[in-house]
Amino acid sequence: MSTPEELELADPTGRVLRLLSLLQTHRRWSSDELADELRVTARTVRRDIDRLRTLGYDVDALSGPEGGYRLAAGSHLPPLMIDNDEAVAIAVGLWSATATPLEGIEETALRALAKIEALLPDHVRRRTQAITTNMSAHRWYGEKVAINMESIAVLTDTCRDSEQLRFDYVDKEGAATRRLVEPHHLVAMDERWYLLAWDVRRDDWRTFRLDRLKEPRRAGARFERRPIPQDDPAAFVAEN
Amino acid sequence: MSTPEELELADPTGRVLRLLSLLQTHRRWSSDELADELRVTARTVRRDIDRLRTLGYDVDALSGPEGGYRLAAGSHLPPLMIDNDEAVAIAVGLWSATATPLEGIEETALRALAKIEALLPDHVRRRTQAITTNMSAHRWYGEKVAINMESIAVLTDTCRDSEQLRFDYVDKEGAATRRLVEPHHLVAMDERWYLLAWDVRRDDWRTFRLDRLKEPRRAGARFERRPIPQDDPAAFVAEN
DNA sequence: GCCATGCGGACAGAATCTGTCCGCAATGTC
DNA sequence: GACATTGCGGACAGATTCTGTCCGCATGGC
Repeated sequence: MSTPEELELADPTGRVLRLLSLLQTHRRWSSDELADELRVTARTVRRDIDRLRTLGYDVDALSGPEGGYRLAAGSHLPPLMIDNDEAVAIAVGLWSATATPLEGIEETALRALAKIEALLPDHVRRRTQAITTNMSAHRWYGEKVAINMESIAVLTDTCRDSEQLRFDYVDKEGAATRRLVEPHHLVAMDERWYLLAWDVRRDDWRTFRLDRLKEPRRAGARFERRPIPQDDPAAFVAEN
Repeated sequence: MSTPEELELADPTGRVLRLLSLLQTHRRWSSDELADELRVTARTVRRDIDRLRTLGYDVDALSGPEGGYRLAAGSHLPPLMIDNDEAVAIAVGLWSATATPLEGIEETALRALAKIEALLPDHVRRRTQAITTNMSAHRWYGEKVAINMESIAVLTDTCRDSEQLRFDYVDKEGAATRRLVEPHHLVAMDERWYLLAWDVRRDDWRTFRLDRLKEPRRAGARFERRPIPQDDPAAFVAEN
């Protein structure tokens, strides 16, 4: 947000924002240059860079002459070249995600959409905004069962890394059990979400409803992927 | 809510960025909601809002019930990071959009997702990729009815602009009619999509299934928006 | 009038921020 | 290999800020 005019803000908040926008130019800045620009010492610049990194921005640093700081590729957010159809897909996708049984998804999806919209050229943004303001996705099932997004992250990460997973599970009869599984795939079917996994103790495939699964955590051990029954996770889940 | 790991930022810098990101959704937030979200008191929220204003952001505030804060339209934002939860929402949203009854949505949504992924920092991209490669969205009712994305664009655009719309429609009995309507809202309900509109010739509200609607085109004339029956498009559509 | 909301002053203790000084590490040049 | 330039980060102390609390006021809808 440049704050081209004043350096009114002596506090870190404004300075870090300003630092971000300096880095945005994508040239290399030495800490001295930045220090000069921001009216603080180089030490403080290093601390601010550190703040940005803590906040998730990927700041490149190089030693030596010709060194300095730069936003890593991927952090510098060029305007997205998104065509009309893609804009529709994004708006529809994120909008209907709000009708998905994930805890806190409404706000989160809207926030994500807003951030993406900010990168779109005007005419495309008008398109996505037309969709989000004139469309509603309707949930036909009861209350939202809480599946927390962090859980999704753990589940998909362990699938990706072929890493065993532990969790507590409450089955149809209401019995609570502790499971150790080899997670293979997630399936979203209608309003329910399932995990398809090999149950280590039962030595067989099982499907688990995500809303009955508590506190998934990585178990550490790696496993060998097995061929999925029928070669089709969805089909297997459908038959239970 | 959100990622637990962001409790790391107790200092104003991160909090203000996060506040911006919350306000970016363009909904109204009361100071209590914000206070709750940011884990500080309402007084501090006021101070943070004040900081934003000092930094040049135009934050709207309204007193009274229904009051709260909102980012004024047109404030342009610095590139905000997409956090882990938002990454999950994006991946899940676009991925499950592929199970939506839109013609050509699969490739389009995946293309859009790829473009967005290209902008994400590595650790976040790993997250979205884990989701898309280890999850599938499945709709088991019927074949996909073709609704083309261009139609969605025309429909939402005319809703936005309060512009009359023409199309050919095939009703339940299979009778083909030509319609002239004032489009008000789109509703996605289960696997079907509907347009809620005022039918000019029949002088009453009607809902139209998008997959039975052919060649929608702008009719040119503007119209006055009418209050939507029951104040709730989804409810009206549900009763047909 | 009543309620929910925003606004902002005052204050004190806790937390932080900054500049300074230092030695180390990495990278490119001579 | 020496040297220069740049980034990294610990330690410290004093200055600054930040936060929560408490308060009364203003505004807008019912």
